Amino acid sequence: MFTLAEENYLKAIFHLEHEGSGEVSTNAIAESMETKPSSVTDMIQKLAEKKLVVYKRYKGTLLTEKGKKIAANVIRKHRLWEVFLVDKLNFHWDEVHEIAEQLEHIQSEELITRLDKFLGSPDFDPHGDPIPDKNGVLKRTEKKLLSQIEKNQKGVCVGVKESSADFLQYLDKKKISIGTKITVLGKEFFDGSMIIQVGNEQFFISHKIAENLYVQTL
Amino acid sequence: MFTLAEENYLKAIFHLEHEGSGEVSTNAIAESMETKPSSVTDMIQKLAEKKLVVYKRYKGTLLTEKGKKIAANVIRKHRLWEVFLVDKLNFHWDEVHEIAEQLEHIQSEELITRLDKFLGSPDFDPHGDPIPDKNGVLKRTEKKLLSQIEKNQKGVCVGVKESSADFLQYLDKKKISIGTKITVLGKEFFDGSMIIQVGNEQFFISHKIAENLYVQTL
DNA sequence: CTTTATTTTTAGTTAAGTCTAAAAATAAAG
DNA sequence: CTTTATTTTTAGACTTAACTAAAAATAAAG
Ligand SMILES: [Mn+2]
Ligand SMILES: [Mn+2]
Ligand SMILES: [Mn+2]
Ligand SMILES: [Mn+2]
Repeated sequence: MFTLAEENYLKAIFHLEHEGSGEVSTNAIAESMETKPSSVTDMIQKLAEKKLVVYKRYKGTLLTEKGKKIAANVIRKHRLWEVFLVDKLNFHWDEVHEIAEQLEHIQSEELITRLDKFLGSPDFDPHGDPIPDKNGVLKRTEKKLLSQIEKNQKGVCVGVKESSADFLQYLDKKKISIGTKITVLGKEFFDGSMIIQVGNEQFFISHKIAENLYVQTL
Repeated sequence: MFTLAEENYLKAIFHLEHEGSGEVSTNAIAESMETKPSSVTDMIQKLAEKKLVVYKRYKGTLLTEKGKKIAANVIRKHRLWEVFLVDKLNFHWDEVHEIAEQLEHIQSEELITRLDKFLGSPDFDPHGDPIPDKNGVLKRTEKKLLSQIEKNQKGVCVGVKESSADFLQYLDKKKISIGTKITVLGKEFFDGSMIIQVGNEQFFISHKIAENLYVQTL
């Protein structure tokens, strides 16, 4: 129905809409897709003709309901495949993103219906990201960035914002994964760095780490 | 490493080489891929430059060792995915080909290694076709077309030559699947049609059916 | 052998998706 | 406000993989 390129653009715009607020800029799309702004303009104009986005020259882009649905479905497929790779093929959570990036474009309703069932209809992917349902609806969950947690508060890790292999491997080294309890022992105002407790270990983390870890406060 | 189009051409040439003997003609490739001969010539010249085929103008095309290996690997992936779809997702054998046609192009050595293990390193796909090993080696098996079996001989169905949904659904209707025992009760010289016994049922089949069913004589 | 038919290749287009370079619009600074 | 900087779009070019139409080579028929 839609080309690989179109699906990737819709997905990128979907993610950017959820991060910022309001129209998504051409440069933001270009950066997130590692492509040039001129290429983005071309594609957006094509998507606008197909009524998948609303586009106003020099102002930015927003997905239409139709565009949102398609994007959410690609994300649904991506995350279901990630669950498959981790749960069934025993991949580690830092190895699955690139492969899912390809698998998300396989076209077959029936395949996804059956895959979902096979996996036990999971609600979250291996990185703690929610899996949209058949209709593209994303369950919104109560989660905060670890960086927003106050001193002496406790939280359980429910996801990661970044899911680069580097970051995930850092978390492994520190024995942090989905479900891990984290206590904030200290917080430095100057640079946002923290001292946290994980299990019996206490250690220092930078602001960059803290703002890429999602937790639910206890 | 190679584009989707390149992989599909290599696969088609691989299959055609195994059917006929000697060079594969441009028209044969075009027909099997539902494309135009001029497009085939273009692509073959590109594959020849990449040393994946040996091509002589007006004479035909043969895969090089490198080309064979790549083709066999695509076929390996295709057939492993078909096993996955049938064994794990409970698809029926007439529903999996189109989906595997997409999945065969997913690029990840590790994925296939793990998928193979997950499936128990199967030797055959749901249509009875052998799955090439990691090095592209195809286990050759003793099999004949049902049409080559003589009157009063018995065989067990080990595969299908065609695997179109229409043909597979016909076989279902007649209760024929991989492992089914078939006895040839009669054979008409004029049109190659047969009377066969399957289970307790005896019925007529045309030559077209008989020449698309592989059996091992008992 | 020649003529005719078939197969295959070449030449010239096209569409998707990308890029660079230049122009136009908007935003920021003075 | 005007000038400068940034963002965005347009124009033109390129690559891949298709196509049509025409030419060239090979095979088949007479
Ligand atoms: Mn993608
Ligand atoms: Mn994920
Ligand atoms: Mn294919
Ligand atoms: Mn098969």
